[in-house]
Amino acid sequence: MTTRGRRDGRVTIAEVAALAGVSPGAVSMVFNGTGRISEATKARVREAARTLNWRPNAAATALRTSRTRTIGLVLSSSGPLPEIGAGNVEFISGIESILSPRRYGLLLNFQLAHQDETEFYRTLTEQQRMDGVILTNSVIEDTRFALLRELGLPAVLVGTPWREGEVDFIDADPPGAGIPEAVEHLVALGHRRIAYLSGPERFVLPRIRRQAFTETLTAHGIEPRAILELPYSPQAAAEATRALVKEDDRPTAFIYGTDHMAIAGIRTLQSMGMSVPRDASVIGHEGLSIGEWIDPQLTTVQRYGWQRGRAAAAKLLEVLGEEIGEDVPLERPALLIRASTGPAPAEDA
Amino acid sequence: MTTRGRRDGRVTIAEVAALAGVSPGAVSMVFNGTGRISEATKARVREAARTLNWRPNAAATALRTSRTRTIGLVLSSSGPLPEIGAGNVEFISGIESILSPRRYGLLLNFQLAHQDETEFYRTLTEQQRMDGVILTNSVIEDTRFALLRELGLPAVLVGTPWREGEVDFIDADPPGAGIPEAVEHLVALGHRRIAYLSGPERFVLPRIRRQAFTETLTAHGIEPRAILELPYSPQAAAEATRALVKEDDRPTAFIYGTDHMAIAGIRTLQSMGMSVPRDASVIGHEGLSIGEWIDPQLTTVQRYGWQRGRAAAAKLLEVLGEEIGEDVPLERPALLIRASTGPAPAEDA
DNA sequence: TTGTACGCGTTATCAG
DNA sequence: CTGATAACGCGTACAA
Repeated sequence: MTTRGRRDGRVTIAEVAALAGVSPGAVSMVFNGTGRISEATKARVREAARTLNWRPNAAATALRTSRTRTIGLVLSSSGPLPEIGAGNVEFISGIESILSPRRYGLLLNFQLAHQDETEFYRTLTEQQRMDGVILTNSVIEDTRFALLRELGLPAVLVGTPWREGEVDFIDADPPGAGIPEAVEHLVALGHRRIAYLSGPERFVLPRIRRQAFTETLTAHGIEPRAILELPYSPQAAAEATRALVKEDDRPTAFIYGTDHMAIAGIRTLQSMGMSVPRDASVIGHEGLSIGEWIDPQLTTVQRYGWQRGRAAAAKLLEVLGEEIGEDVPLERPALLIRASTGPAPAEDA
Repeated sequence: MTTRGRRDGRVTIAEVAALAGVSPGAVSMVFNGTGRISEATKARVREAARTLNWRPNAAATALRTSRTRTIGLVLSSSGPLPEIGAGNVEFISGIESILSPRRYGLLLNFQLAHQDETEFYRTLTEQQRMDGVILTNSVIEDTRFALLRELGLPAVLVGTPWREGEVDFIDADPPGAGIPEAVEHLVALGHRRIAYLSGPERFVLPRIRRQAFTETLTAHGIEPRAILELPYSPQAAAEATRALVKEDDRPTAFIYGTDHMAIAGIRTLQSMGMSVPRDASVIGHEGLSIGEWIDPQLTTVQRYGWQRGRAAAAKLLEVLGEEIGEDVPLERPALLIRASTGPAPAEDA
């Protein structure tokens, strides 16, 4: 209803200093815990600040210190519009759980498909709106790490870099964790025709998982029934599933790249007259809570999105020289066996 | 891997000016489209800026102009930890779709349950990290609007204010839209015992919807079978549903406050041996795409989260004096009839 | 503890 | 019409 003009009667450090009867510098020291100020003076300064409702102007502080107390989260969209995946909800909440108590802000940044990457990161850096960034969705031949190093913008990658040593990162240990367990689980249940439907292999993650999938299966002397690179969407998962089921030696088990894809897969199987897990088993990847509420409950690889967010934020703050003073564990992704997996159908035993 | 020190060889406007052979002021004018600068000079300045990879330092600009080109989104958590609802995913994406092309940033702010509200908003204001905020989750007797007006921080509420005239807002028109349609739909299907399970009535939204629910039902001479105030969680919805089903005259239809609650409701009904929609109908609220992929597909009130985000962001930018130059429509919430609703069970006809 | 220079663009005033 | 000059926004940090 009103737009804010300049200054607007906003209180400055000088007024606080005047009220407390000290210099502006002293007020600054009190608020930053620097310098040596007597307790009595500190008390007067705090009182004055409270009276005037003063807090340091973030822009002035940033300008002077080159520190914004803001970190950026870079989310990449596959299309021209910003989009957040369902799995990012817990992730972002986790990040905030670390930042918020330390009075750091989180700035969202979408790298859209059509945008020039170099330009994008240069702008992030030069504008100096953030002290560092959390990167997601690493791709093969990712050039961002070298670029950010050159630009001097601290970064932490969530996930596996395509090549080590270029960037700080946090990740599952080992990167493909969860997939071998999923495969073992299915094999133990008697499955031999297992399909793997995941995201585009220009991303590092689907590729690593696919390798883990293949290796584990091969160790059992089993060939992958199918390996499909799909967009991360329920639609794509549904279509691919449908196509697979129509083939002669249809898979008896399906592993998907995300929970939403898996849910769409279940639905597709059911709509084709199959029962899950009686006629086919399904495993997702993420561990979203919604998986508990579908029928059958989704067996999935729990990725601990909340913990991942916390670990990423903590790592970045560490890189920025901040003391965390708290253990921020990231559990190994684990297979969460619910009800969408079961023995392979009899005719396949 | 390296923390950023001060200045760090960062380019300043002065260097660009020097390279272009003009004054810093001229560079500023070129970049802001102010002042009168010849085309030739403009070209030289741009070229120099490109060569040096210079972009205006956001802190310096903010300090000088009191404009940060950042807006804040305030999300409130019911607990001590930050949490984002699934419905916010599309909402945030929508906000970004407006901000991002206009080079505005989005800063996330979580108002946690234990935090002092006044302190929280005072800090937002005084730190001057953002030009305005988008507020969500309005409550009865909401004191935030008056506070923000007093503080001079522009705000736009998403949803219905508990009292008009205190704050700019965007909302469904009318606020309860979708609920009457849902009720009509159920009544037409022969349902007479309809339960309404929504969020806490300290929030304005569940209350408005409950009123719409009751009124529409009453117009048909029907009493609400049950009206329950629950936390916005699948667990709470599941428990409440279970309890209702165990009662003598169990409801034949259930309307939930969110899609996730409705999905949990469906699951609960099914786990109790009931078939949806044969034995009971279920309606959600939000319109999440996941609703298409459960069995039965969820009938729900489509809230157009994406559009809501866009409308909120556009409204706030307008308040801030920005030209939008684009129509940002917000459709009326509509009942999206899928498969979780059907005729009332025979014994109730 | 204080004085003061400084970080970096913006804008009002002034000159050509 | 084109552009330079210089004050200014506000907190921080170093020398005094």
